[in-house]
Amino acid sequence: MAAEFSNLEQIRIDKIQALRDQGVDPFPSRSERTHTTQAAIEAFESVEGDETAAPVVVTLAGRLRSMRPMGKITFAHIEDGRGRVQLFLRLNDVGEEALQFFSRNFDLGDFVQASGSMFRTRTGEATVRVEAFRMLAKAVTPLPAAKDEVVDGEVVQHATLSDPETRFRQRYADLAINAHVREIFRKRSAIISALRAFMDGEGFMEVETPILQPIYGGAAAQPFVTHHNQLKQDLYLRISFELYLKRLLVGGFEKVYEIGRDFRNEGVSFKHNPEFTQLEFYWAYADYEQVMTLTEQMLAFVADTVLGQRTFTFQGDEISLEPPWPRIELRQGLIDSTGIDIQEHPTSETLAAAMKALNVDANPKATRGKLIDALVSTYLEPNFIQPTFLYNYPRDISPLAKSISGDPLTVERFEGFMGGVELCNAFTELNDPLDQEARFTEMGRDYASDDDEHHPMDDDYLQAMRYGMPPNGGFGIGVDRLVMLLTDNHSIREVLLFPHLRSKE
RNA sequence: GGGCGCGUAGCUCAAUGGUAGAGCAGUGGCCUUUUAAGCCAUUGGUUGCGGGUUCGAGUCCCUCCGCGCUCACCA
Repeated sequence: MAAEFSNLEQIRIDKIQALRDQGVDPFPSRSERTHTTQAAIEAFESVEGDETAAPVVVTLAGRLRSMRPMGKITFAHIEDGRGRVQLFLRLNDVGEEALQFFSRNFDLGDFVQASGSMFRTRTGEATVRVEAFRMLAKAVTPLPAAKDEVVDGEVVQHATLSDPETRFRQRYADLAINAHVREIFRKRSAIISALRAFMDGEGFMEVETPILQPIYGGAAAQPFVTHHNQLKQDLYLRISFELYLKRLLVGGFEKVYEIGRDFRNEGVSFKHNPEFTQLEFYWAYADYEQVMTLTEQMLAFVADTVLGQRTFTFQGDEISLEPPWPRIELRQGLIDSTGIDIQEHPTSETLAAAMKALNVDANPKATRGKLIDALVSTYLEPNFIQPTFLYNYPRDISPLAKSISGDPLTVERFEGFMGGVELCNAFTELNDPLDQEARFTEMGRDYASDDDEHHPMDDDYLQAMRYGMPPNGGFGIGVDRLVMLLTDNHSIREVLLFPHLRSKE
């Protein structure tokens, strides 16, 4: 299908033809770049003032981001991956014909190459006195940017693409224009590298487990369903890595982790995307208290590596990742915040009544665990601005966690919170195959049969466990949420390169 | 899925129910150290799609599409 061009695009298409008519390839295959913009400025400044030094001759390549033609001279800026440099084209240097060629055929957004020696202008900006230039790639569509200027080395944008729909649908344009958006994703990459470096440094082995699974599990969420044609079999996109990673502990690996994508067929919101990135690890012979300590070390390491410090600002709050984090028992936390002692309410009926007395909406059909979770979400989670562990969770919402001995209602599980949102989830893993089977059955009873969130029975997982699984601690963290926190973004869409949007007709 | 809001030129935004506009970008000029350069002139619109009310709709009403905020949901 042929594209329909706007008149702005048609003008540039015409320029492409004009270049070809003059024997100029508007999309040549190679560039002769010798320096990045940053390297050129550094090379120039290192010899600046030394009268005996040879001129710093460079060939730069990048996108044209500003042009100021002034008759017989033209100023312009090109931008590359890490910076920008001013170009100075003067009739005396390049000749009248070339100067006119530049102003007639080159547009903002084009990729160009420019060669010359570095100097400093009267206004003090390190600049290339251009002797030769050429087109590297013509841009047909103008970048959706208004003008910007450089003040004290900082790019100031006076008006830029801000419509969120266009920014996300055409993320390439958003990135091309908005340097601060590029910075978010550099930081995201650095965070993931740091997580990996930390896990590797702790002796964990990175593994890859199936994304297409015949039985989904490890979390309570609706899956995406797909189909294998030749096998005539429905498959699910994984909703967590948990059950496969723990099978590996049965196999004899003692420390495993995976960083990858989970898929959940549920609501999209500022903190939910249908596919999102998780880090999970499983650690043989450890319990949830050791996992808490490792969590603190992990996040301190990431902060040290990525931010160079352990404090950062999130939505106006100064947050410190300095260990240790406060550890609050869930039961005590709720007593302090609501006066309700969940230990006095072993069933959902009396708990719901107690919540009604507090004027809290309590779904009468909810399980005890779900009611407690609602209390946590309302009374505790929003107040956990500084990193905080909440531990000892209700059993019925934790079918893969090990019970606390002597307390049939509670399991060894914790969640980590920060900035008022849940960040990670971990427990001492249930490794008793008989108990596990009972839990799966229990889930089927506690949740209505039409509840899509019940855990499907995974016989192969039980088989694995029957061979013997060492005691272990497991952990999962939402990487996107961590990136949101460390880059101070309220919306998950800001930290996903291509967030999910509904298709346009 | 519910509620509220939004959708106008390439971008950012105006326009009591009464001739669809501005700045920037673009185009044509002038200008040899500019920094959102400046000056002169100028092009550019199916006002998200479709329907309705009205003498007349960007504006009021309805369906649909998309986006945002929010609630529900998401252990």
